[in-house]
Amino acid sequence: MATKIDETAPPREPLSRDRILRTAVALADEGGVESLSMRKIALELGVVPMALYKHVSNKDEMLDGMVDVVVGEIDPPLPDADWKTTIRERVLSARRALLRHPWASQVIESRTDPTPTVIEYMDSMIGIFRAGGFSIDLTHHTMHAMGSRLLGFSQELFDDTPGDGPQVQAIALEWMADRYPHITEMVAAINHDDASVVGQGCDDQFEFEFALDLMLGGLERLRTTA
Amino acid sequence: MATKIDETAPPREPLSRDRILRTAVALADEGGVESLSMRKIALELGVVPMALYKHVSNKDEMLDGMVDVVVGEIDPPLPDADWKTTIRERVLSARRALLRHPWASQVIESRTDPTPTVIEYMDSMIGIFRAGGFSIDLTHHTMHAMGSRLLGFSQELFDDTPGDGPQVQAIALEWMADRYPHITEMVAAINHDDASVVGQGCDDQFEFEFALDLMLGGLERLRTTA
DNA sequence: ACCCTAGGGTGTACGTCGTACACTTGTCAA
DNA sequence: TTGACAAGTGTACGACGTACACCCTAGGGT
Repeated sequence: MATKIDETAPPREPLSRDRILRTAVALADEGGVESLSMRKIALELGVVPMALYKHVSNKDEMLDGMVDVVVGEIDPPLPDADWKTTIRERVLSARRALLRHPWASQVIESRTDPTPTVIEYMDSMIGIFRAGGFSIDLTHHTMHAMGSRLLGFSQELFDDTPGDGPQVQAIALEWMADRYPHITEMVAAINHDDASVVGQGCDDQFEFEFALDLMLGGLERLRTTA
Repeated sequence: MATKIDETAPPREPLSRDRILRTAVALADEGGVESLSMRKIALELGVVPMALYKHVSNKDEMLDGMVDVVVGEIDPPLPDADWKTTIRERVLSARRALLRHPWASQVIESRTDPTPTVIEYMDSMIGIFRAGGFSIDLTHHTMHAMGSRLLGFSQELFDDTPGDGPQVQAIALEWMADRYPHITEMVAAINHDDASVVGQGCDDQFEFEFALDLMLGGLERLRTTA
């Protein structure tokens, strides 16, 4: 009797590292990393904060786990394709994963050393280049050159999509035009280009692929000449 | 008499936004951003934490100011040079600034919107491309493609320099060799290449310039064909 | 000579964070 | 039955960013 479970109470499925990571990822997806805390994760799981530490050694290790979840969503390499399309498709898949979890790029960049999952991903990418006929040295340089783009990073420095309403923008434009003439010219051209009524800025997907193909094209030339 | 300053006491030069930013940068240089706090900056300045808020509205705005300090260290563009070497030298100058302040790349990436200083830098870079004969569209794509590399980012995904002692490394190598065969092969090649006795990894400067020139070369081709 | 004002520095206090540490509880093997 | 081990709890501490009320002093108008 003493050990009998109260069947009316919800069973409250047990904690696990996996369940913690999944809810952490979900919370970050909707609220951003900067507002993610151990206490909120615990609250979401209906548990006291310290309970998490039975499954995760600290917050840093939890962030590592969250990165692993995202990297785990990247598709495996296509079989039977040349190196260029294999890399291309994989990187685009990585980018899709990163767009699903906008906090991830920042977290990945903040990690000090990579998890085994990330290392394995890199190893797999190196293998694709090698199988495609890249020398060891060229492969090495390639890994450095592509850097975090291999994980789908867009790493923009600035955001050209105009965010404010048209009237605010009009006032700002006139003020900006002489201070930043080149930027002004460029965003004007971008907004003029697209066919939609309200200029919503540039096509991020196109820009990402442009950069990716610029690198892949350059690498292809190096590979054949060397 | 009552208004006379006690000349024996140290004058304690007054606080200013600039002085705060400079000590913040210095503290970050030696201790990293993650250990930088308002309280420590105040302590360093011999002042109570809240005093900072008379010159800086909050920590985020202070990080913006620190970024501006770093970006302000980038050399102005060379006069009388073609676009390619102008961009190249400027990016390498940016990289030198970033190497001087290793925390900066992470902070720059964490900012939500750029400061006027950063915007002005980007405007200047756009101007160089335009003057070099790039169409507006190609310039736009270029800015996206080069992304944070324009600010000297190396943005490595992984660090191939072996950090542990040789015996630890030897044990790890054997264990790694079948789990990550391609990485193992690559770091072996890197360590074999360099002439020094103890393999200290690859030449980061070379790798950065390789990536930079890969992009610039690809862009040059696009510019002339388009 | 007086006061007034405004800006710069202070002191205290609040809410939030990560997490150490000691505890209870629930489960199963022997 | 016991006893050990894993899982979850409760309390507590120190660090953080910063709101708010305060003081102190220099300078200017009267």
